[in-house]
Amino acid sequence: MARERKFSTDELYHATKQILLQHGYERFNFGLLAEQLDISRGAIYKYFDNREELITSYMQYEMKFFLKELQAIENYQTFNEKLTFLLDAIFKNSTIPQMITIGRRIPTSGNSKVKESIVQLENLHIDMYKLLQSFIDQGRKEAKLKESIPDSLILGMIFQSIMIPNHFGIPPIEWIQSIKEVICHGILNND
Amino acid sequence: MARERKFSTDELYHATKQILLQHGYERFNFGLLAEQLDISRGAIYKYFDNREELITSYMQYEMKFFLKELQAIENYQTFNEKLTFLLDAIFKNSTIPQMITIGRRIPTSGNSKVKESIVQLENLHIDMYKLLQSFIDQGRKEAKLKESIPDSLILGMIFQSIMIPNHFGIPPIEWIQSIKEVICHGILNND
DNA sequence: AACAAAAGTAACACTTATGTCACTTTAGAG
DNA sequence: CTCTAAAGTGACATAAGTGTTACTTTTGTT
Repeated sequence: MARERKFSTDELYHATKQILLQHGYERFNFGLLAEQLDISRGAIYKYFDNREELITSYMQYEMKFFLKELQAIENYQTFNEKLTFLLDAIFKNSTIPQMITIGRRIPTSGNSKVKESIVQLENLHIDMYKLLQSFIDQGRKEAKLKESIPDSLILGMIFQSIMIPNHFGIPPIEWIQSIKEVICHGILNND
Repeated sequence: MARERKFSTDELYHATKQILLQHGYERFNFGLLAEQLDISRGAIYKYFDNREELITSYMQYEMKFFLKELQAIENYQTFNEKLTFLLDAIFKNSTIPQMITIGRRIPTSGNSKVKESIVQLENLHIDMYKLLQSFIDQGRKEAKLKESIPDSLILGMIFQSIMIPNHFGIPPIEWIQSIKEVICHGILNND
């Protein structure tokens, strides 16, 4: 009953991601996106009213995907196994922390549709936090984690460490292994 | 021999910083800056040809100030004292890591004046790196630092940890103390 | 007082992005 | 084959930022 679409939502989200990573949030615009997808700018407005709505929708999509992957943390029993899994998962999705930082820059617009979308995105963040909170709780229960370190710092360390620029191109396996070591036991020798 | 200036370069840099922190690099514009300083937009062009030139100049200014403060690291003898000093210094200037990240987003423009300014800024980064390198070298010499952890990760950890958002408003003294603990000895108990 | 020179202004032309709308294209239902 | 509705287009008015320039204001010097 209708004409065939020239681009799927997945393709649109993929292009959105590329542009966000290359140009950053503020320089993202529908012209760039249309060009990337080889369609007219107007076509995008058939699906999204504006930039904020598109980007928050995309972030929800990305976040849901990541959350689904994170769920698998429950397949692991011990705290140590879970920690290793978590770091690997974040590394595999290393754009996620970047996206979260970009997400923080979206202005809480007057548009109510966008507001709604931001609320939903925040809910996904909370879901993620809950998932990770139970991981932390386990670490506390098993007395693996130092009591003095706040939960938010533990999670912050894990998420933020992924964004440390690897200027000297250390091989990823080495790099992530070192990050794991620092997060678990610090940079100092203990003798 | 000339009319009195309505704004000093320091005031201009201060306003620049505020706007960069509030609105981010991409939304920084001369209109906003002029409004903040209660002058006309055109006046700024008497001193800076464009946004990139102003921002790179400002970053040089900020970086020089920070470097000067960092020099004091040489007043401390032991590696541990130096580490404490370094973390405190970065915390006191917690906008510096943010500014460095913003700096990375400045497009390597065609304008040769801007290129020159970016080169100078990079040189300041190198100066900072050298200063910190000798600190790392001392840690290695004293066998304080784990051999397996790359230099760039140690510095990256220190710089990046400052940018972990303190969502739950943990008191700064506690927060920084915890960061120190994690960087030095990790999040895990060692028993 | 007349001037030179720097500081500041305001208007202009230009560029880039936005959101809308009347229009065309296309594929399936009847 | 024809009609319909969704998909897509291109032009338009609007908005915001850029960089330039002719102009005015101010101040110290002669």
